[in-house]
This record gives sequence, structure tokens and C-alpha cells, in this order.
Amino acid sequence: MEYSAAQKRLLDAALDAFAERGFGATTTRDIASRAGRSPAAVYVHHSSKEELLFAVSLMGHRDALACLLSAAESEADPVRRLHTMVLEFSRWHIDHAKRGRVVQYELNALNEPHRDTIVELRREFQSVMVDVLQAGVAAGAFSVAEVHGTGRAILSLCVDLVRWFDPAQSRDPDRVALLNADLALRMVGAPSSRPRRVGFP
Amino acid sequence: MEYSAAQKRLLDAALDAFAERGFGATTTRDIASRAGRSPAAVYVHHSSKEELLFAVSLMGHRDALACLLSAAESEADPVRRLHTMVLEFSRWHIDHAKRGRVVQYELNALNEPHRDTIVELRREFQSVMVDVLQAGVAAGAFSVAEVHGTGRAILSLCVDLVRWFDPAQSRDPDRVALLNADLALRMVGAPSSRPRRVGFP
DNA sequence: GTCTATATGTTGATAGAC
DNA sequence: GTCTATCAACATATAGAC
Repeated sequence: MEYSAAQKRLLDAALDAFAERGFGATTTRDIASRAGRSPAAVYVHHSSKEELLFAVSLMGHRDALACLLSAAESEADPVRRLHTMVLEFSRWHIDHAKRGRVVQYELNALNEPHRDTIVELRREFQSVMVDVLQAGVAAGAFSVAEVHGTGRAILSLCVDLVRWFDPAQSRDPDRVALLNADLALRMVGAPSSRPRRVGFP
Repeated sequence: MEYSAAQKRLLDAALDAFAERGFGATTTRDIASRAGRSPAAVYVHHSSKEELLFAVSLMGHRDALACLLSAAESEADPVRRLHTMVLEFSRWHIDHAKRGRVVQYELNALNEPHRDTIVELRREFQSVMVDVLQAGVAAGAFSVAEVHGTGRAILSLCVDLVRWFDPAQSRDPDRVALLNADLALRMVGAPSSRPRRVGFP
């Protein structure tokens, strides 16, 4: 689905408002004024406040999933693959904290059919993470007692960034993301905490 | 501060409502009806909706902190102490998920002086966690590159339970909490993933 | 597509009877 | 302390002029 410039502008405004105040506390007037429009203009481009949330949430989920998949496909070795996945997925949640908050915290503000669509998408994240853990175990690179639970925990590490990471407090985003990636390798029992290029001249 | 029975009943109702729908989307009428009272009764016992949130948030933070501190004091050995802390703190977030959601997600719905009070309290969690990590490093039991960041990450693991853990999906709470505790030991480079009683007949 | 104006219901909070 | 009744402000969403 393609959006017009006016639609995008309202979607950006809705994203900001939902992330700042939550869906329930956001008014359509707030969205309109952030987009520099009248309250009525919202309904020219979007059918309802909930539909705005659905659009924002769907785009956010797709963007985050694309980030995780692209990281997963960039490396063949399970150790390096997991490291890159956690690094990039952590960075995504740091760089798109507003989007991430809406994605993670406003799920049950969606109506029934919309929530179903999103929940379907969300299974993919867990699935991609479990895949790399199983590949690592099969290759003898990881030692994992509970693949599913450990995958969930690693995702927790990345996702929870949107709750506490504050760019105003001048923490180094790369350092935080790298720490998460290193911790993930420890969680799966990978021998070295920082992967090195092996078999390279 | 002590609360009357009527006050407690309204606080419980407010907790349920805030956890389910968020502060912004909760109406005072909803709180009143959950407590089996008229809308006006709310204001006999509490001065405003925000004051209800503050009371709920304050009690939640104190309860969670008491849980973490009691776990920290129950063990002397850093390995066993960290394991117990993560086990108990994870269980708290599973058993008090509603309370936990309000505690973690409704911070910026508080007004300025109230938020300051809560933020002050929240520093304690990080502080207690950093203490045990430093004790473990000093004792040669842990190998940690970034004590502060690793402490934050371990807290993430526990706190994020309130976002995804669903008792209706029949996961075993003890197993989830135990996995978190084991993963925390791996994150700090503790030699064994499951601590054993050493020097015991 | 934009706006002003407004319909219709809901909100947080209060007044005042019992 | 409880309630019903109500206020003023604000909510989502729509109508209709330009």
C-alpha cells in the first residue's frame, strides 16, 4: 500500500503522539496539529484513529522484521550471524525507539482483525531467532538448554531498549548494541565473547 | 501511609484498569465501577486520577524493590546471590505482571514532583544489581567487561517479562524464572551455568 | 483537499441530597 | 460516605462552504 505525502505526514504525527503519550491518551486533535492540519483533515486521509495506529504498527513491524532478516542473511556462520542479528536489531530499537514503543506497547489497542494481522507478523521474529540458535547447536557452536526460551530472552534484551534507552543521557548507542550482541553469545554458550574472523589471511 | 478498606479497593481497581488499558485510556468511571462504587466515590478517597496512579506506582516500586533486596540479602556468595536475585525478581514480574506493567510503562503519566520521587526509587534497582556484579568480579567469580551495562541487561531480562509473559499460554513460571537466572550467570561469565552448593557435606 | 462549524457522546471533577 | 445530577471541557467523527 502506497501513501500520499499528506497521509505520510499524518502517520508521522500519529507515530510521535502514540509514542509520547500512548494510543489511549492521544487525541486526533493532537495528531492533526502535529501535522499542521485541522482536526477534520485527519479523516480525509485516514478512516479512524485506530486505523492510524494499525498503519503505524504494521509499518513498524515490517521495518523491524526486515532489519532482523537482513542481518540474519548477511552471515553464514551461526556465531557471527547471531552477533550481527543482535547488534543490528538492538541498533534498530535504539534508532527507532518511538516506532519501537508503539510496536511493543500498543498491541492491545488494536481491534480484533488488525491485532490478528500483527500477531501473525510477530511470530516471525521468534522464528528467525530460534532458527539461528538451532543452527548453532547443530554446528556444535552453541550450548543451549532451552532454544525457545533463550531466543525469547535474547529478543527481550533488544526490545527492552525502547523502554530505558535515553539518547539525551549520551550513552553510546554502538557500545550498548555491541554489549547486547556479546551478551547474547554468552547466553548461548558460544566459546568466545567477541567473535573473530577465522580462516582469514 | 495507611489506606482504608475503601481506599484499597479503589487502588486495586485503578491498578487493574491502568494495567489493562494504560493510564491515559482509563476513565475514573471505569475505576469506580470496578470497585463497585459511583464515579463520585473516587474523589472521596483520592484527590485525582493522577494521585491514584502515583499511589499504585509507589506501592509497586516498593514491593518490587523489597523483593530484590530480600533476595540479595539471602545469599553471601555472589554466584548464588545473583542467581537468587534474578530468580526471585523474575518471579515477581510474572506473579505481579499487572503491577509491573504500571510500574514500567506509566512513568511519564506522573506529574513532575511525583515522577521525581519514583525516579529516585528506581536508581536503587540498578544499584543493587551493580553491587552484586562488582562483588562477583572482586571475588574472581565473574568476568564482566561492563558492569553497569551488564547489570542493566540482566534487569531487562526480568522486567521485560511483564510485556510478553502470558499465564494463559500455560508456560511454567518457575522454568522461565530459572532460565533467566541461569542466563544471567552466563552473562557474567560465571563458570557453571547452574550453581552447586560447594563446600557442603 | 482544506477549512470552520458542529453533532453527539464522554471526560475529570464537583454540588448537594440523604 | 454514599449516591444522583450536573458542569465545563474535551473526545471522535461528520457536514458542508470554499
